[in-house]
Amino acid sequence: MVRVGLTTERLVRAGAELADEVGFDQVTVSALARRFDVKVASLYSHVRNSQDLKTRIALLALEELADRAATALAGRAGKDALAAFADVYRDYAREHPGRYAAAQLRLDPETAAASAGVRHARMTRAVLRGYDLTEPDQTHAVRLLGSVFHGYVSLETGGGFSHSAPDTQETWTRIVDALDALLRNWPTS
Amino acid sequence: MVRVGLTTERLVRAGAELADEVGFDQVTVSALARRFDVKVASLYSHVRNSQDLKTRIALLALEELADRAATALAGRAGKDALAAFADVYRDYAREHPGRYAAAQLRLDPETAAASAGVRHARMTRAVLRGYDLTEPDQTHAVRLLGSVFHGYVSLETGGGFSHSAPDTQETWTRIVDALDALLRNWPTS
DNA sequence: TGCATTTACCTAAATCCTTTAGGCAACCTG
DNA sequence: CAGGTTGCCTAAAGGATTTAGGTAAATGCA
Repeated sequence: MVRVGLTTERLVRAGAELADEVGFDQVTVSALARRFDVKVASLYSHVRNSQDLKTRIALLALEELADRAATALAGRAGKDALAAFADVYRDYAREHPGRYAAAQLRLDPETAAASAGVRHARMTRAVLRGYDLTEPDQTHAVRLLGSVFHGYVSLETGGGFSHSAPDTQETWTRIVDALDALLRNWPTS
Repeated sequence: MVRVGLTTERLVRAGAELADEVGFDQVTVSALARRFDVKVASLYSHVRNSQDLKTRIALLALEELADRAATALAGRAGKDALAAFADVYRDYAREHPGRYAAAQLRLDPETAAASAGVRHARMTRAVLRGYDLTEPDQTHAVRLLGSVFHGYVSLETGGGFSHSAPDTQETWTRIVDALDALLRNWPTS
């Protein structure tokens, strides 16, 4: 019996790679076992079940996304920060479509509260420091930004914009411009 | 042997209901057979396979969404039309979460081109008739609207906004206001 | 160094979902 | 009512998930 050296950590990382290659919903305990050339049952010492594996991949993705956002925001403010933050979403989803899909997994409240999603939410607020918004408008704006970025990225990676001109890079730039204009000139009720 | 009266149509509708009750990814041929109290194999005369079933549910959802949008837009223009169109998304997703998830299923290009998604896209353009936008800005705006509505709705139904005040209805109204302001005052490059 | 414990991986088996093949009984048509 | 057609069946194979229980390797400790 040769030991491969399985750990939860390694399984989750390999699971994330698998997700990027074949899609998040194609990630199964069996596929992962095949990748390590190991029997399926062996994984169940490291991972509770299939759902647990997927949740861990989601948490990894949220971590990575938050890390990238933190890096992108360091030393930037205003529109610069907005654009950099937006690009983090888009680039991550393009480089790691499976992980990005994983990050959308619905987590139960406690898990979500303990995840890097919270950190990410704080950074969205940080982006808005460059604009003159007070509560509750700031919260509305946070939700708008989340909606636009997530919505755009998931439509684009889902092929929603693929058929038509003009190209998506141009649209992306213009959307960021538009959001900047909107935030500088937020309509009051 | 009592015949239940299965047809593709009935299966798809029941599948859509099932999706709303237990989630789109819990829709399986087995679960559907159970619901009709019929053996699994019997469904395969009406539906090619599991993927086919899901695709048909997605197409149904797209039809329904487009129908609602058409009704909502009739006799409305400008901000009125924008708000009504936005509400179609949100209401549909709330009333039929499983179907809404189905509508996000990635379709192959030909299927997508033949779907009601095309009709829906045309209606998004119709909403913009109330604003003074020419190509390519109109396309950018179409993509922005799609992103915001889809993004917001999927974050909200995914529980993304659930923890915090202010309430989501207020945010939704303010986002529609903000989009209206933005479209009336679209920044030119 | 030798033994005990823990850890990593195994076999085996139950359950469930998907899909195909082939068959019979119920319905529709003429 | 004889004919074909259709709706549902049984049977069976392949795969994924999960648990229980076992053995060999690594590790801790005397």
